[in-house]
Amino acid sequence: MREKKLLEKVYDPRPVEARWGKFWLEEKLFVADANSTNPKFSMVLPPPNVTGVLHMGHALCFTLPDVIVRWKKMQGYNTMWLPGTDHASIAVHNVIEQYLAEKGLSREKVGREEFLRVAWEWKKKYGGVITEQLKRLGCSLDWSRERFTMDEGFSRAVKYVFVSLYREGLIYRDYYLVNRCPRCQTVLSDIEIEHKEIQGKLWYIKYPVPGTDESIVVATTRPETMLGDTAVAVHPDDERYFKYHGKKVLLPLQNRLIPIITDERVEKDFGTGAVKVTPAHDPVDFELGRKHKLEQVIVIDGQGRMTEAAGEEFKGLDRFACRAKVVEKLKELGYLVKVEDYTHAVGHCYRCKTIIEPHLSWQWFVKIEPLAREAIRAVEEKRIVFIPENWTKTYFEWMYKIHDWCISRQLWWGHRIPAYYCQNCGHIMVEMEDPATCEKCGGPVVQDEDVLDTWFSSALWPFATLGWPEETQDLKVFYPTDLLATGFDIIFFWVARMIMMGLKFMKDIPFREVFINGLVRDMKKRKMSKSEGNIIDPLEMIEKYGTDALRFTLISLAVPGMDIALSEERMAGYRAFANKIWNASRFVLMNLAEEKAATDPASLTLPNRWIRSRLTRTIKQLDKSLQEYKFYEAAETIYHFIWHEFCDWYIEFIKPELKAGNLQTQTVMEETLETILRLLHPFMPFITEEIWHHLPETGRSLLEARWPEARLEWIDEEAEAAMKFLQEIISEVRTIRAENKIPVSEKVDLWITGGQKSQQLVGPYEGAIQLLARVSNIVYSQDLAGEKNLLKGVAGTTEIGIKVAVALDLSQEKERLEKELARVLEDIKKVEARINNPAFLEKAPAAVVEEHRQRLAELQLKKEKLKKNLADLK
RNA sequence: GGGCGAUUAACUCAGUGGCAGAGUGCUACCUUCACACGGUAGAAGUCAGAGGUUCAAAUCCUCUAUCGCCCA
Repeated sequence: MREKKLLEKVYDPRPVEARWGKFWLEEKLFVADANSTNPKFSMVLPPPNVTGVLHMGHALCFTLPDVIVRWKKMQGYNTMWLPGTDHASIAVHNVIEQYLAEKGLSREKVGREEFLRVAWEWKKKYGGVITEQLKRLGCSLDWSRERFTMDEGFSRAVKYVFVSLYREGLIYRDYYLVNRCPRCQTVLSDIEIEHKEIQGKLWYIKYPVPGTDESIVVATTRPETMLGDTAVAVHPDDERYFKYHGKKVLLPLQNRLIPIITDERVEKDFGTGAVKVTPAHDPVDFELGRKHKLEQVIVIDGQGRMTEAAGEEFKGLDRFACRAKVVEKLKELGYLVKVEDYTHAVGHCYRCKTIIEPHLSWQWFVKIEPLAREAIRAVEEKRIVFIPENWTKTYFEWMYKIHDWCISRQLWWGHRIPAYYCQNCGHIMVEMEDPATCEKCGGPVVQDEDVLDTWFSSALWPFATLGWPEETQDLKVFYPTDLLATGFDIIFFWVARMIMMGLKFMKDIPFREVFINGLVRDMKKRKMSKSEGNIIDPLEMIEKYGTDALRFTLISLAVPGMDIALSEERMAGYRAFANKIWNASRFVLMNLAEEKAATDPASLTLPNRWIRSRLTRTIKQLDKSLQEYKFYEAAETIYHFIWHEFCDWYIEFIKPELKAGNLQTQTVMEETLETILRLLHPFMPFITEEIWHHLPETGRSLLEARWPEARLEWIDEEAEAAMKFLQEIISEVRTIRAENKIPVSEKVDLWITGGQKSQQLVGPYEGAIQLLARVSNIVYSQDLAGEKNLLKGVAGTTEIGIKVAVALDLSQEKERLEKELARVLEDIKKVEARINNPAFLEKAPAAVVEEHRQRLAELQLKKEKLKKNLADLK
């Protein structure tokens, strides 16, 4: 006799999740074997920032691939999903600076070495927060392979990449106008700038032409930059300014003469058609300045303060304070012509939202075009595919107009640029190992102060995590990875760059498929943000509803290409689902056979044949949905099967058989539940693992059980049709009861027409029908003629009737029948309209025509019966 | 300005040319021996609007409106 382990009445996720979460890790069930001979399935996790705390975006982005990984693992793949964290240069920098500030210190005061010591200490202490939170989601990550973008091996890989790209001429240093965040005090790359519409002003300023009483009026959104103007530009074809070509104007407040230049890039329609040119503080002006060899006067420094060059009156002022003062001064001196409201896009720092300042300085760049070319090709040739595939277009759009990538950052936390400058001769050396002296003159060298853009290192994530540049076994086995799941917001930042670097250094794509998940929003489709106060915290949801419910909610809302509107209600719904499974399992366990019996397909009863057939279809559908990454569809499929087929019909239907001690039924019931647990495991790993261990004869972990294969021989059309007939009878009786307000306590007799044929089908399941429809006697007859006091209905095409002992208000019944008749007539009209159309008969496929004919016949039959029943009532 | 997407039940969303669906919510009834985190039944739709293609359109095409997002 087998041991029976019964379940509590209500499912409590907390202890279950704690227990199995720990168990999976202790048993190393997520650890991949690089020497396995099984086919591999590998992925890398988008490394969250070390500073991060788990939010709903993570929860979604990590849950979806976990479904795939568990599914693959159960299919026998050697799965490897590599986790880790990203050093997040700016974010950590901000945290440490704040920490220092609280102690009255600053990074300048403590110095680089001490700063880094504090940062590492902080990382050790708090860097693991998100890692621990991740574990609560139940993700099957191989923690034995966990990496950090600044660990030793990784840093070496970064340095190696920098040195090789430099030697190949793909990394260069340039004095260039870049975006700088005055608050973060570092430059940023183009894509780290967020353009936002701002209600600004357009100031019209008069620049006098010396020797005349005329002047040229220029329009600007940034009057403070006029202090650094080195020219005024007009379009060469603009007749208004012909007479000024070759002349000079006097720059107000600075009393400098600056040239009037002509250039096609000037828009005649903007403002007055004449623009001021500030090469050191505007990207377009910078280009103009280079072309026309203009002087670059820097009037704003890296912190957004006015420089010496801005003049005695303005130096030291903040750029916005200076703007006010310049405007005031211009007005006072009569140079301000007018001010207009003007809306324009202004760049903001993506991290701290400060307005970006264009900043002229020496920086390091990646020459991107040769790398991008290969990366474009890989996607064009479909060696890498995006899912949903319309993201391909976004990818191409960006790649076609990509700019060189500024990779140096004026920060300390990160990978320090391995470039060394000779103090004597100025020679630059880029080396893997610190050089002692200059290779040319033997003079002393100093290393570049800057670190690299964090994305420069994360671009190497898929291979540097596997040990590259060493030729490790992991690298051989697991690269390229099979799937990358991430959000669309980092396609440019990360995905594209991983493709470039993978192709460059591994000579192969980093992943075959890129699954782009939507953004998690609140119920009103707003982004979740702290300032809006609309954040739904995944950890809080886990506490309230359980991890499985959270996971299932996210999965069932994950329609590819769509953002997710998350609501707590939904989560409560899936907690109920978990409880439903729990109780269905509870029922199964209570009714388990002493020993399993052999199941003989020939002697199985209808509900057993039916549930196996439905189960098989469910497995087929699940595989299809998961293959296509239609998570919502997979979730719906398994949800519907468990709740509305297994629980609502199968369990209810077999109750009489269980009471009679049908061993085969007990066995099919147990096996079906066991299969359900396997199917549901990737979606709800905790509860399934827990229930599974309550079943007799199981193994170490459900994760090691095989994913069920669809047994096509179990598909049984006949059983499905027969079962449908029984379901229709039961539903019809229930409907008649409800509509006529016949109390549950009132037993009724049931007439079923169709004579022997019906009796043959229904006979063996009278017990179930009596139970489910609350019927006492069942009578089979050819038709209902001559039977009085029957409430009549139709199950499929078979007429049925019920007889009640008590007197009834027949007006209810009449109303019900009339309503149904109206509906049928409506349908008949629709189908007839089609079938009477000769064009339809001629052009529609035969099968469709036949289908319509049959439907019409059924409807007409139903109509006749309803009419007759109505007449009988009168 | 360029691009992408959305508009289907009260809400959130499925639905790639052939009977308009699901979950939640709502209404009524039910503490029936797995489950009230439950059961049964029911109501609920101008598939954004206008044209077109087709025997047949929520679905394909064109235009319009509204709302998002990305890039300039």
